[in-house]
Amino acid sequence: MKTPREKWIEEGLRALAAGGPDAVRIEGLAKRLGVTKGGFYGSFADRDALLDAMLDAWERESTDEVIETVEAGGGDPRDKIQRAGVLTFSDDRLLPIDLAVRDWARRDQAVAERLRRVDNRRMALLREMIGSFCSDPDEVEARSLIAFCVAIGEHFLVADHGRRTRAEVVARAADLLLDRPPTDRRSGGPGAADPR
Amino acid sequence: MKTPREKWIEEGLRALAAGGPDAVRIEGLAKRLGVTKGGFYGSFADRDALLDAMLDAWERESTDEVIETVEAGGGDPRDKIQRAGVLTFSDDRLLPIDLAVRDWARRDQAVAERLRRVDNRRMALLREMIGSFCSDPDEVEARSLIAFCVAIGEHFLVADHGRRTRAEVVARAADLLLDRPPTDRRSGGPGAADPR
DNA sequence: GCCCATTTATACGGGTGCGTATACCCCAGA
DNA sequence: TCTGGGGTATACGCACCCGTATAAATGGGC
Repeated sequence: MKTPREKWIEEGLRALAAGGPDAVRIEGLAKRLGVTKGGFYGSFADRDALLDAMLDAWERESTDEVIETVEAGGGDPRDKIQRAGVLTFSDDRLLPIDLAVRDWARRDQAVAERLRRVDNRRMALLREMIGSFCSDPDEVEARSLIAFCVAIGEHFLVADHGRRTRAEVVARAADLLLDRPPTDRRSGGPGAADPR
Repeated sequence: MKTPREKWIEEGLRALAAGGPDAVRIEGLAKRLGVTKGGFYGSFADRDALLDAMLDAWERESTDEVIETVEAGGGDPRDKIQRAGVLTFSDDRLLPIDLAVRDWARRDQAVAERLRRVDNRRMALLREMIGSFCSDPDEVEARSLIAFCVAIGEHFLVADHGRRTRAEVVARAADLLLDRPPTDRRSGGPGAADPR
């Protein structure tokens, strides 16, 4: 069974994903949880304590847990990164939280520091993968940044692509980044950064 | 002299850039403007009308005005895009608004439609520039998406790059995207997507 | 100097949200 | 069975904010 504390955090992350930090309202969470806010202050000192605990949970879940799962699976670097990318950027639960945290970090230094830790670990994974086929360290860094920016930025762009779907364009972008020949999208070949 | 309506919009955009749409509070703007909210409802029906007017102003400023300025200057496609990029993504005023609108658009369909119009015009510029040296249309689309994602995503990433600065890595990424030899950063050669 | 429209200040009602205080309920353990 | 504590409900004070009503002021046109 879940402790009440965990339930508040879980519901808080849901609210964060849906509406940003301002949408994390104690009374609103209480309503969704089917309780009143009375018990909240038994588990948390105040609203800030909840936000902090939410970030703790998110940070843990999107670094240690993901990396554990990824490492446990074995395979070559490309496989691992792909699995990490899928776990992080295709997860219906984690992705919206990630995007919300990013915007939040632009306005809150403490959040930015947490995000820095998370992003640094992800960049390390990208460097490892891209370094496996590219020898110039400056280029590795540039390609890693590009890959990361596409994985994130894709969700902040709203442009159309004519007859192409977004997924097709992203798949082609991944081919370019990874120095692969163009993937035939219809045969179901996997994209890399975001293979949905 | 500025009309009161314009002053509300201007201050509203400042608040939006600093704290997102939830931070646009009529009474807060009034305090910053040195007035009370009394007069607000002479210029606007309600808070939503202000948000709408803010988006109108932003949309106009970041498409028509930018494109006017860019076209007026002449030069080859590359020059034009670079100027458009500078105007949009290096502007201390427009950039934070742009990022705030992007996050907003994830939660509000009407905002997303406006952003779609803006992004489509920007993508058209990118296609034009990249098409000037790349013939495969699929690749043009992919490279344009990548360039756009880097220009935006850069500001949502918080990773470090060891001894390199973010600007250096972005410059190298621009070289890769535009099929240029590596720019010597110390000689002041301009990057393309974001040459700060 | 006077008039009208625009802009402004003040005051109010209603709603929401935070944090505290207090009492109730239920259940594990002595 | 008694008891203590975790979890809960209810009620309160306070602050913020929206939108309205009403009155005051301000300034351009005549």
